Amino acid sequence: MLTNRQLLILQVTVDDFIDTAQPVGSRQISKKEEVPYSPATIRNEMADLEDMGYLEKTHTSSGRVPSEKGYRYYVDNMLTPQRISKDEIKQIRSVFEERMVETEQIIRKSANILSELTNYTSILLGLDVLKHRVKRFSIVPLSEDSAVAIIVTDSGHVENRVFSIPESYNSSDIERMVNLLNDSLIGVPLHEVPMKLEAVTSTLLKQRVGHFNNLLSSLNKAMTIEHKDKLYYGGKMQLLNQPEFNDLEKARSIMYMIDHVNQIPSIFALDKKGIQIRIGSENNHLAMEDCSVITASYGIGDEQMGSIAIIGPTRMDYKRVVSLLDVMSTDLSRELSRILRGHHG
Amino acid sequence: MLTNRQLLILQVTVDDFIDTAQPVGSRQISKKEEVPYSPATIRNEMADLEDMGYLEKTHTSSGRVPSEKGYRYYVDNMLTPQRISKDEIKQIRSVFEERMVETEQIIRKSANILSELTNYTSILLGLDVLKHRVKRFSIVPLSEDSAVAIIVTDSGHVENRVFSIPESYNSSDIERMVNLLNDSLIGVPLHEVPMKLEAVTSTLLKQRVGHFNNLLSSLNKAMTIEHKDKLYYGGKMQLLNQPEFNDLEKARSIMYMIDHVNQIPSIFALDKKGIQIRIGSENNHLAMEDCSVITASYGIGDEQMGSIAIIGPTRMDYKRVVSLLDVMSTDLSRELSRILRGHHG
DNA sequence: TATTAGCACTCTCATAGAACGAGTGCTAAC
DNA sequence: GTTAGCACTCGTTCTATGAGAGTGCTAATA
Repeated sequence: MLTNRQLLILQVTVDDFIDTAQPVGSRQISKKEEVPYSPATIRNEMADLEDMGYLEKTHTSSGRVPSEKGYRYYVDNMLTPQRISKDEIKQIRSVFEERMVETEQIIRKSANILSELTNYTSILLGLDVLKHRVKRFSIVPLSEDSAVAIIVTDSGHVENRVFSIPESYNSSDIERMVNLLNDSLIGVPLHEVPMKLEAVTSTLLKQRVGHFNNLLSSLNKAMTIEHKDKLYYGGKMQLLNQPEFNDLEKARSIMYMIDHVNQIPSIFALDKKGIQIRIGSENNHLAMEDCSVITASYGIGDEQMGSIAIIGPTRMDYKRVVSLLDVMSTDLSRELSRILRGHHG
Repeated sequence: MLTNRQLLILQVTVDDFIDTAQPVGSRQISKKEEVPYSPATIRNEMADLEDMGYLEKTHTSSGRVPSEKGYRYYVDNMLTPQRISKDEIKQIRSVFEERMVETEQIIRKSANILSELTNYTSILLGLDVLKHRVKRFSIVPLSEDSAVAIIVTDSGHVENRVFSIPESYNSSDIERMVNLLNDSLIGVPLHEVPMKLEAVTSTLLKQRVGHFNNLLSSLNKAMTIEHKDKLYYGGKMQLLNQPEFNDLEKARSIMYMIDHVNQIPSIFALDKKGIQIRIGSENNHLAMEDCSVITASYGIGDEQMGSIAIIGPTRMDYKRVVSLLDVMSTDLSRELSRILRGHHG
């Protein structure tokens, strides 16, 4: 258990390091108003904090730097939410003022604003398209042997696939199949579409209507909707401005990682609601050892629709980012609800 | 005019520098089999080549490095096409073997293979969607006041836009408008769609059918199709492996540039056919001063459909890249013709 | 007893100089 | 016309040195 004085010193140390990116020494802390102790006292306390694992030294006679455990403690116990200035709130809200209808645009712009306000890289995981429901299904023939299948969802999203038409089908066959499928598919969430197609096929078989078999299976093959999450980046290069990534090798692996976040399942913690913070190695990824990720999710009511991630150095300004994410995710949820309720209604 | 010996020495110098990335000295050249002269002779010739502006020194007592003029001369006069190995041709052709139907996939995969084979960054400018022609136009209502307009082109590409429906229109109005527009729009290239919509509006006005006015103008506003070229990247990070970009500042500006190539009009020289090489400052872009870009275009017959760019250091392996691009663009043209002819037919 | 001043010690970083090596330019010999 | 020889230049690497920042410990102090 930490004494009050240790708490104070830990907090001041972390704050200072977040601010300056330099190891902080006892003298420096002692100069602060809120700390009425001499450097010597502080040295003793810092030594204790180091023994307990909250602080680290980069070398024998450097100042101290927060350890992961230190950051974790700081984040868990010392995060007083920061006031977001009126101007900044205004900037966030500006996304919604134009009353854009396309959710994609809104999300894209949100990503940019977030990275501008934080100076870190932001990644927004778009609306989970797979949860949207089929509003209309149609097929447009392109040639003798190919056609494009189009699904419009209730959110206005359009999914389309080219597939090949087996011989022996003509356009009236296709038309009949579209009618058939439209009846069965409307209202079905995208991720259930392949299942539903299977179901239709087997029903037809039971009814001894084998006619559409080949056509359906070709369509089905094309229709499998892979879970390709749409990611929207803001300030991809921002991280390179952080002093901790001045090393070329590190910079490279960071950039590579950012371009492949979708392959790191742990980044977007979709399982939990609210704001989450993962510090350094908690990300379970080598290239992210010096990064922290703060995620928040947005959605309508209990239904989660997507999430926001801010990636910065472990030394990131947690207070500020958490507060900003709070505002942004709330606003985003509200606005998207407004738009989608419209469509659903 | 260069003597034969100067020609030889220039060529060997450029080749060697391309290979090693180190300034090349007279002794080093003299050691090569094809050069039967002593270092002293070579020194004299190199001094002359430097006077003429083909070579440069990085400092007084370094070896020589090709100047831009040197590269230009090399590229214009000494580019003996290089034989591409069977394995590599096989690798290029592998893109087409799976008989993929979606052109987008083909292009995406081509970009990756090119960057693998060259170790440079490749960017493919996709089929110019705007030239495709409307095959089918339809509108799917989403809610009381919004709908999504969908255009399917003859190539299987699907373009879609959400737009808002002014009050006082009901679904049968929309249906009628779709029928009306389908007649006028089919066969029209995408970039002429907005024009065509205007035309329809004014025709209707002349016929004193003002009924659809508002609806049409709302649709038209949404339908403006910006010329957003689709770019497909291969090996974005490859350039960072080149020793000339070991400097963080340079690396950063290169990466930034690559992410914003679409804002550099000169990169894709769509005006000319065949293979083009732009060296260093010929790119007219500060961040590209140390880069060369080799572009090739592909298309059906005389109609250009897109182009390929390879971005590497000025010290790039021109011979190899040119030969690879030659193979790739030919194959790509042929394959895309095959697919699109199918659709058009 | 808790705090603080003092001091020796450690480690990094920046700077300067020396040794080294690669390469040139010039001159004189072949 | 070509080449060997040699003085010279410049960048790189290594080492030494000193300044500066910060620590840990001990002894003095409130």
